[in-house]
Amino acid sequence: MAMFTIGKVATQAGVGVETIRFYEREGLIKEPARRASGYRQYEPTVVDRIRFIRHAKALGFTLREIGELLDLRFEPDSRCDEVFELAEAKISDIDERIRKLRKMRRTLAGLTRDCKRGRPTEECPILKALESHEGESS
Amino acid sequence: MAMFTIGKVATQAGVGVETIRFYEREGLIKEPARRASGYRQYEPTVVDRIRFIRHAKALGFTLREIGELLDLRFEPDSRCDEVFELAEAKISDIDERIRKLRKMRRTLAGLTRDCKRGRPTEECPILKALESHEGESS
DNA sequence: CTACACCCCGTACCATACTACGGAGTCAAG
DNA sequence: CTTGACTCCGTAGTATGGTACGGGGTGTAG
Repeated sequence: MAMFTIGKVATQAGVGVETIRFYEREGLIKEPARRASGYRQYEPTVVDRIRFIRHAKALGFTLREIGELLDLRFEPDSRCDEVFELAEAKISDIDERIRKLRKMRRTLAGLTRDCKRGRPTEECPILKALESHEGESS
Repeated sequence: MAMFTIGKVATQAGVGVETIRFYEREGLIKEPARRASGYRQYEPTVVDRIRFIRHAKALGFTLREIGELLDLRFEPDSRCDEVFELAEAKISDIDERIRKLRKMRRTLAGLTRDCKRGRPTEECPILKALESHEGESS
């Protein structure tokens, strides 16, 4: 089987060499075999593993969660259930973030509607709102 | 004028003492007068300033942006314009984040729809999708 | 006058996900 | 056999927004 150096893997997977070492330290990639010189020798499948990480990251999973997903992936008699739950939880998580952002957006949009440009800042409704107790919820 | 110690200000404003020192280091609060002992002596208005920071944070502004907002607030002949622009930019920013989250949500929801619980993970469509090149965009 | 709460300062630490650096050793092409 | 690209390692730095710690001085109520 053709083996890859860390640099080749990095290029193939579209990440930096340092990122791979980082993932290794974080336990997302298992420690590879080494040559006599100490150089890491990767099986080609590690490229897919890193791409998996990239895709999961794009879907909003944290590295910790991705670690769980990867564990699940090769655990012999595990079922889809846990993966499904992780995905559902992530959806709720995303929904929550969207809700928060929408609330911010509404407040902000309301403020800009009230704001007539060209006013001195002492009368700026945006600044005024920030000073008072509107939207009291962090 | 009644002066406050840092602890009083913290209580009034609803933040920790360390947070106030942090904001001072970051330039969001100007260095207060000191007693002979070195104790910080705050004017009561600083409480409003900190509340302003809290409100702006709740609207999604970063501390850097809040710094700009605060500068604008007391600049004598500045107009609403810059505040307005900052608010508009923040709205675009929020919209962008919402768009990204919605895209993630859609992809994830599609995957969970395909997923029948109870399957072995080797056949899990969620895991499969993560392995392949779907949603190729970080 | 003695507790005890409060304050001082600098620094380190938390989480997240990398990125950079420096000095040394290695590999492969020419 | 040289040269240049690549790799090794540990550590430190980036950005964000704080939080915690430790050893010391201060302020005030009883």
